[in-house]
Amino acid sequence: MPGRKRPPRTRREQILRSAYHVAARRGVDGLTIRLVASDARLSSGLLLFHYKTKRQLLLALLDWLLDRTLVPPDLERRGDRGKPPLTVFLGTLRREMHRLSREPAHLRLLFAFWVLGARDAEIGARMREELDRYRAAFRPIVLAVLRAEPARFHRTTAEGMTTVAVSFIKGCAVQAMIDPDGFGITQYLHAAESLIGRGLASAPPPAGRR
Amino acid sequence: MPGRKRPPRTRREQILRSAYHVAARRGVDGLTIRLVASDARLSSGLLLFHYKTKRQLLLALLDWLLDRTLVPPDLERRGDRGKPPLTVFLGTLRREMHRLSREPAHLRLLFAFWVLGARDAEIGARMREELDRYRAAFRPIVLAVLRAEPARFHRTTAEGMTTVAVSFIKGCAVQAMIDPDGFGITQYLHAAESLIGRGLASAPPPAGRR
DNA sequence: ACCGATATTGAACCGCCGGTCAACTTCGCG
DNA sequence: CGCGAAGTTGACCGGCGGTTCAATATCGGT
Repeated sequence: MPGRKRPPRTRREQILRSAYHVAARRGVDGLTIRLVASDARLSSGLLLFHYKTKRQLLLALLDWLLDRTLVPPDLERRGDRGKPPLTVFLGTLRREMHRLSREPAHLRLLFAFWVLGARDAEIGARMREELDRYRAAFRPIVLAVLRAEPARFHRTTAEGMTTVAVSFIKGCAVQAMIDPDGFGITQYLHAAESLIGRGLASAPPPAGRR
Repeated sequence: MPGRKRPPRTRREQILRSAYHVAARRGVDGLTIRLVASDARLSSGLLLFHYKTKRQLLLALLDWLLDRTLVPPDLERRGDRGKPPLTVFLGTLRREMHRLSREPAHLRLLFAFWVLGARDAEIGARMREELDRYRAAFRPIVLAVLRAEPARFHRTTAEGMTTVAVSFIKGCAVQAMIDPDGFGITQYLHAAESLIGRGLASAPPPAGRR
């Protein structure tokens, strides 16, 4: 059975998928070299041949996960042309919350890494880096919002506003993660938008999604 | 040295303090019977005499922590009498965000438990229970806000609004936890309040706090 | 003064986990 | 065909962590 069967690219991807699988079921702490190996149907030795150490496997898994969750929002959508900036802004927030709340498993794992990142410098740095990238993606639309109503956003900085935006998204994500069943995102969004300026208060949810 | 020296009440408190100490430094996963015992200067055996199992110790630590972080806000403050409900509401949010963002260590630990709770039914239940209590404390003020502006909050439910309120708080807390240094709560609050209806937009931060 | 309940110790047990390694297999290439 | 590089295995090691336990010490009550 042993020998050069598959190119390393494939193997590593296979291992990562299994790593995700195991981590999703048993948590990051429950992730074990042996468990991942058996899930991927290979020996623990082989796993450590491809990822020299458990730590490296975890870091790779983190990257794998970040690529799939913190994708910067698309601000150039057709259909948003001509709409007021605040509307586009709120629509983007809405879309992001929908997207994230739909995959609670990814979110749970992301938060688990977050907790790790508090004590592991490398993980923490990697995480902050990617989060900054994500936050930065909101900058253009936030600037447009601020410029559109100078009086209202008199002394508000773009920094502060982007932070509020992603924090809001995160708050919603946390909520969805804690209580995936009893969480009505429609109610949630309606309440949020009635609290925020009258922007989208009565708009229907984006077509084709639930 | 052995023998009946201190009443069990004291011992258990001492152990919990040490457990918190260790968990704060090394994380919940890094918490070890032996570490806690040595921090409390007793043998591992004694620790397991007072808390039959590590799991029970963790549950006790969780309760200890919840008592200190998720204290329901005081809505009956002098000084809020006569103010419009939305003002009181936003003021409460502001105060809660301040309070939580001031103790990042507690927060980090709370989130760590959160992650555990995703896989451990008992921890999860305990957590949800306490969070519901916390959220319920916001109900009266939220109801007052909704009643005060029926047009604006036309189809908004109290459920949705309370959830948004605590999610908002949580989002802020997460932010403060991730990046305790680069997090300017003043900027943050200003941006948030300029986004939300003009309630407190230009009010100074509550006296006596930073 | 003694006894049983309670508190306390530290060694010991056992299972798991990360990581190493020598052996073996397969492949591409000359 | 043969050789070296890459892939693969499973046994093994050292260590740690939760838990058990027999032995001991101390206390309150009679």
